[in-house]
Amino acid sequence: MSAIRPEPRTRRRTASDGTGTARRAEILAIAAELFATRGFPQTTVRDIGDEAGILSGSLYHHFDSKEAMLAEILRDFMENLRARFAEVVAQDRPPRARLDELVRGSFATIHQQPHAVALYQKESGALAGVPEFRFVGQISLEIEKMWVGVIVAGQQVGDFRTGLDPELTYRFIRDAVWTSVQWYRPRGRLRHDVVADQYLLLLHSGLLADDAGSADAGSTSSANGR
Amino acid sequence: MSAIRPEPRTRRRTASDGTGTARRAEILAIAAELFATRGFPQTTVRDIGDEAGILSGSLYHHFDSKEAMLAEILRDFMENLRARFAEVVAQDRPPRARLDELVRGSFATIHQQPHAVALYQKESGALAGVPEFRFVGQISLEIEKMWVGVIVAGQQVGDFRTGLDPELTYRFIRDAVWTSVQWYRPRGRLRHDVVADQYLLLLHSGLLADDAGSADAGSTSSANGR
DNA sequence: TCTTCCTAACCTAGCGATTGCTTGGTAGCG
DNA sequence: CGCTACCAAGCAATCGCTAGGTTAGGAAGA
Repeated sequence: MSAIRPEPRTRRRTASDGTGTARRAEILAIAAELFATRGFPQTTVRDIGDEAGILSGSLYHHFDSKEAMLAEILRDFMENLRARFAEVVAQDRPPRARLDELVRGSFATIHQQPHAVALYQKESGALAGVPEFRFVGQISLEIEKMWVGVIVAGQQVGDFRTGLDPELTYRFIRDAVWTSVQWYRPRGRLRHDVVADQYLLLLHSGLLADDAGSADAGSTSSANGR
Repeated sequence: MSAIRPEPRTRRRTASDGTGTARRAEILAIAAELFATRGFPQTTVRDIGDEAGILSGSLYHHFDSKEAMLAEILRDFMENLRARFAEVVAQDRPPRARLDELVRGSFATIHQQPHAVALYQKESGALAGVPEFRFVGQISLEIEKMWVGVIVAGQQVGDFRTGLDPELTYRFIRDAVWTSVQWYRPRGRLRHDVVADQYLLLLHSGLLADDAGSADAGSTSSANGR
């Protein structure tokens, strides 16, 4: 079973410098797509093998387990994302510009790696308590802190509206932006930067018309009727 | 003649008027919670049985299959939701007020039946092509039409900003609002109507401060500073 | 009131299929 | 000759589900 493991990982990693890396990455990409579309538990190792053109048992020459494949996919994705965001928040620009960049970077990521994003959304919840996947929650928290930091800074500078809870505002933006991976199609009619533009317009200025020509235009009258 | 089974379903349904209904509903609620938290495929009939205090095989006295349990949960939820929204959009109020009501109704639903909402979000994608679950996509589409209708009406009346794609706006709101079920806790510090207030403020007027010493100042004054 | 009988609700036991994974081999290339 | 990448075959566990039996309680008939 899983008794003692004398570092097989090191040997496998060093051995995968040749063409092995290419094949390995290829299989991993196939697995990522299957995991993302069907879900991790619903994807069998036989599915992955079929798609890769090999038998399911042969997968275990490249990977320790099905779970290890998931971990590798998620780790690559999340560390990449963290680095991307860290670069943005470190910029010497006003918070408003940095938040825009975070949003645009998110849509670009959704465009570039939709499978990894969908996979994260589908499985991160179930992976919350699993020790091998602690990095998921950990990096998520780091990213949240970056975003919330920008939002708070924006409120202090006067860029952003006060009276909004920063954490709640973060969740609002995060959920609206990242859930778009569920319907966004990289080769569809809507380009990712167009979606970003529309979302940023809505996020910046809101849904209500600001011409305020008609009767109940102010922010006071009709909204809280009841 | 015991060879032919004369409509066992009808008999079962009619017979479940007594305490049977209570037990049935109880098991269904247990299943909904398990499906929502672990996911449908990851939940075994033995899990449900354990939680209900019976053996897994005994579940099949109440339900035809595990899938049938899911279908019943989702159908009850979605038809209820459709009715709720239909009532709102039929109101004789300005689009702006109706949209607010749709949003508040959504948060109220999340508060009242978080398991069903989470379940829908987790499984609706995988159920897209399954014949027995066609009603899921169908009702989803009907609901989408209601929301988009209100948004378009709001743009025509002048309530809502033009230059926003209605479908895209709908998805933005929908994803931001409904994904909150992932982190909202019915007994947590944030009440659902408080979240609704914050989200509506953000949705109405946007994130940018409207005092705006600099450029664009849309609606009028102040008033909401902490 | 007593007896009979029916039925909803559950149990016992297990079947066939599918799951992730293992073991021992082999083809082919440098 | 050695090593990478695969195949062939199958094992133990788990899955949804089934068939037939048991029990308790209430309605019905005398």
